[in-house]
Amino acid sequence: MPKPTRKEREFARRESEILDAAISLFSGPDWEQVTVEQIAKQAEIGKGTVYKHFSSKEEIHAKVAIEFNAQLLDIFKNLDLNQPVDAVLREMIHVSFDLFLSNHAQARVELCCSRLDFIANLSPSLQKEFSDYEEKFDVFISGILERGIEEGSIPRRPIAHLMVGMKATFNGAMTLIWSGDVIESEGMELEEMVTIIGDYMVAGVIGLSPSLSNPSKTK
Amino acid sequence: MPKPTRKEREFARRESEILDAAISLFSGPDWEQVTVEQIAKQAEIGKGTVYKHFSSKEEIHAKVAIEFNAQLLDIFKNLDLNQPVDAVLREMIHVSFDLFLSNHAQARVELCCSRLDFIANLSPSLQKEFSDYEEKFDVFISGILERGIEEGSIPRRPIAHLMVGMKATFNGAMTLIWSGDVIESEGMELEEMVTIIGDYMVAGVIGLSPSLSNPSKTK
DNA sequence: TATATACTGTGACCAGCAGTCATAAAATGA
DNA sequence: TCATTTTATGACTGCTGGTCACAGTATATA
Repeated sequence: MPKPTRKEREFARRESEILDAAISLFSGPDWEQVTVEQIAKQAEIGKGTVYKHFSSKEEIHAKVAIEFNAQLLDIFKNLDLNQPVDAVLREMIHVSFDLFLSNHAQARVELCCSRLDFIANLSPSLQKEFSDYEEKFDVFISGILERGIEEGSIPRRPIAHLMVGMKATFNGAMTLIWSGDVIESEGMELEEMVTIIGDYMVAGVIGLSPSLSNPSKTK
Repeated sequence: MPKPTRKEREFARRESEILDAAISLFSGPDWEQVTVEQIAKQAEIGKGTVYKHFSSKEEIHAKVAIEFNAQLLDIFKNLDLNQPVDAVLREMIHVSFDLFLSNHAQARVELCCSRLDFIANLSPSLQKEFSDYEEKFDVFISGILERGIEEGSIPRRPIAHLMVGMKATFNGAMTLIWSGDVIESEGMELEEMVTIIGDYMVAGVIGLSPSLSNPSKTK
């Protein structure tokens, strides 16, 4: 029953054309000030047409972010899980950095759109798309960590406790990289930075003592 | 020669009144959409007067951020450094979280303003204020880490390598907290979160092997 | 083919905000 | 008291996000 009429296909193509136009404009340093009219012009359509596809400028941002999440999840799914857990984590971190760095524009938008106050202003269906991806990433990483716990290479702690630090570090590191802080001022190479952060994250998770600083308040 | 005329004092007072008004408005969830007119009204002055003190809305943001940095640095200076290095780090992390959490509005603005693309659009003098604080924080933390290296509790690595992870984690963690991600969805208490992140950061730094994954590429 | 109907694209238009500036008001001082 | 400088102001400008009435086009019907 999903018979994609030619019209429907064209309509869908338009949509991705708009997104492509948007992404190409978001690549610049002032991506936050890109106007809807600029996007329309880049996509060679009228401004009003943009609003036939997206109810607001923020929805364009959101769609870009979601598309990026889809890419990242896809890459995760293709990871080789038949390795020691710490190697899997390192590889996961590595491919994430690779994607974030090679897809500058989308990744930056994604990071910006993952703020709750941004998501809260979206339509319920878009909100759901975000939380779905969030859920999927959580499930995926949880699986890895749980195996680590069973095998004894990861301390036995609530999964959320193990994950929160890694999430924080990864997002924070991307922000640092994009802000130009790291590369320019510290004279550190990107590749080097990625390795260091990877080591640090793995060390942080593995180094969490199972019950030292937080005796058993696992209420 | 710094003879603060009554006029000059009043002018300075005005400025801090504007900042106070701004901060009180920035406390809401939509702080990014607070208008200059709202700030002016809150400060009980005309909109034009605001521009006698700040050349743009972003400059207000910047000043709020800088004031916050001053507070944080001040707190750092009062830390008790006569403890084991890891305890100092933990305390530093703890007081940072405390300040960031108790001064919600300013901290959020600060984090937002530390992006390079934001700073790049400021006046040179403001840019300098930012980099000065950056420098001061770096010097302070470097001192602690260097002592740790000498004492053997911190692996001997370039200071920048040790610091970058902590910076990333801290900023990322604050973003996570503010985004509501942590508290609401994972059922984790704030205090708990702070402890976990602190443990993770210290473990991450200490757990970096001196020369394992990055043999001696310290070119 | 001719006409009716639905759908799509459009840019003129509106509302709201950042930032300016001519002018009013107040302070200073002679 | 009046002249001069300094300060405060909000009406105004320009720009941008978002709307909408209408034009143009495809599809359906007779």
